[in-house]
Amino acid sequence: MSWPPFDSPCLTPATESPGPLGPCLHCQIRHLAVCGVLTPAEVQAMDTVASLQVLEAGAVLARQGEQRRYVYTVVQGALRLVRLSADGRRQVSGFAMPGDFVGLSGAATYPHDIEALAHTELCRIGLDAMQRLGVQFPHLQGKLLERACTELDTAHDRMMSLARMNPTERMADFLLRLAAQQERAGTPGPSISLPMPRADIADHLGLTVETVSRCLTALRTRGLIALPSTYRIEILDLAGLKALEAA
Amino acid sequence: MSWPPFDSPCLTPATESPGPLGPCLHCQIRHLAVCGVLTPAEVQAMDTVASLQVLEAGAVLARQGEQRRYVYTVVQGALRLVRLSADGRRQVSGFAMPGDFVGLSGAATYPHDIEALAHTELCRIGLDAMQRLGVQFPHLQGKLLERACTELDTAHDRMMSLARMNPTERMADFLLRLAAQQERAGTPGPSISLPMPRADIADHLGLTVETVSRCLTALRTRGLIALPSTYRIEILDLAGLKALEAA
DNA sequence: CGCTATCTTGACGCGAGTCAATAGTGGTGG
DNA sequence: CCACCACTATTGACTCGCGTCAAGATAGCG
Repeated sequence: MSWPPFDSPCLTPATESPGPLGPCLHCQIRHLAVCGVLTPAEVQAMDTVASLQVLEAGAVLARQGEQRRYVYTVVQGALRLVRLSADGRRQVSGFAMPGDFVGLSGAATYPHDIEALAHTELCRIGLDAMQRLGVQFPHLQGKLLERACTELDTAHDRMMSLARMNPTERMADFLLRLAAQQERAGTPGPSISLPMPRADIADHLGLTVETVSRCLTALRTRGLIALPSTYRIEILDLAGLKALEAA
Repeated sequence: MSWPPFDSPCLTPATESPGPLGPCLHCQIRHLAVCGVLTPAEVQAMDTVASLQVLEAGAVLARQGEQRRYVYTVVQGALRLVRLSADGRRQVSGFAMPGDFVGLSGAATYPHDIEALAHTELCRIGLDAMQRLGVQFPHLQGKLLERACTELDTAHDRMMSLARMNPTERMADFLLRLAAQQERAGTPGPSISLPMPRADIADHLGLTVETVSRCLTALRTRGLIALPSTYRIEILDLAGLKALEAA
């Protein structure tokens, strides 16, 4: 469904707390997360079932095929969602950034490994508890549906990208997506961060590490981007990049 | 969310009516559709806002970029969902078969053209009406969420396929998916139907028509399938195909 | 300061796209 | 009913972009 965004009944952006995570009420990223639609009173209900989980870089949160017991909201840091086929081919389904909800799946088991790209803090909720919350707060379920629909849209974008764009175009698309995402999350700025290694970008875009590297240097040579460091990128010619992506 | 399937409160499979579509209560494919979760009484509410729409083969239901006013459930026939990029590259996002819900999107405009592959009958509901129904019947919204989650899962499967599998593997995957789908829909049988032309298969799998043709003949030569007619395929070696797809 | 993992760059080959010709199929009208 | 025509599918020959393999350059870390 279209599900034009529900108005968040809680308009205070939850920035009053200094700490990274108190109880949910003071959560720094609630406005980015699905729980943003809950009233302060409703947030309390969520508080009783949510718990904070901290991961170090490289830590594995879940393995493909394991029983799904929890869903997560990323509070800080970043995750990668990785599929491995029987013969070892690797596909990075996506990256989860602060505010992202991890667990929109219809399967009983995890469809991918979930790994931390850096020090990461998560809000964890039992799957059953989350389902009960969905029944209790229909507008929360509505928000989840809205998220799922948005993710479906971007999934279709990515299919177009994987099926019909060449490596350079895919890189441009990826970088612009990342930039837009960091802008939304309140981290604008000329230079954007690439929290993942080249291999993850490659497996996300259906390329090889070598090709990713070559594409980045190509974009740099053409003056579209700068690479101040390995994990940081600067967009010099936004219009030029967009022209590539749209193709 | 996982959303293990809600139990349909309406267990009568709605096969009592002879006609292809009376009012919703007698709908032949209700058990396949999202409205399968509604009680007979609730179905009446849906009846008042739903209307039957018939398309001839090749008819265009909607164009990419148009305002989204309706959502649809396919009753009979088949649709294709097509994206065209600015420079004419084509991607078939998916095919909608009987029971499928068309309209799980977060965008205000259609993200793709919607075209009939054959004579097709649809159940049409206004977007606003559908949203009201979702609020009125939370279990309907739950079912939509479940659908969206399942579609997300298959979208991720398809990304893996597009990014990491070779043409033959993609064909095998596609054929198996189609076979499974027709089995679910109650059309089993050794021979399955390909309601779409080769060009659509190609644009669905990120290939060219020529490559699709070559892959099909390759699979036939290897004794995995037979091609009794252009729009019909028979799976001769299920295990062999699965071995390819899993790779 | 050196070790290791990651990233970059280069040389080469292959698989899928492109272009082109042939075969099949369905639909229409004589 | 058959002949013709347009469209789609198949097959073949060739090209080229991206993957593969291999060698250096960087960078992060102890």
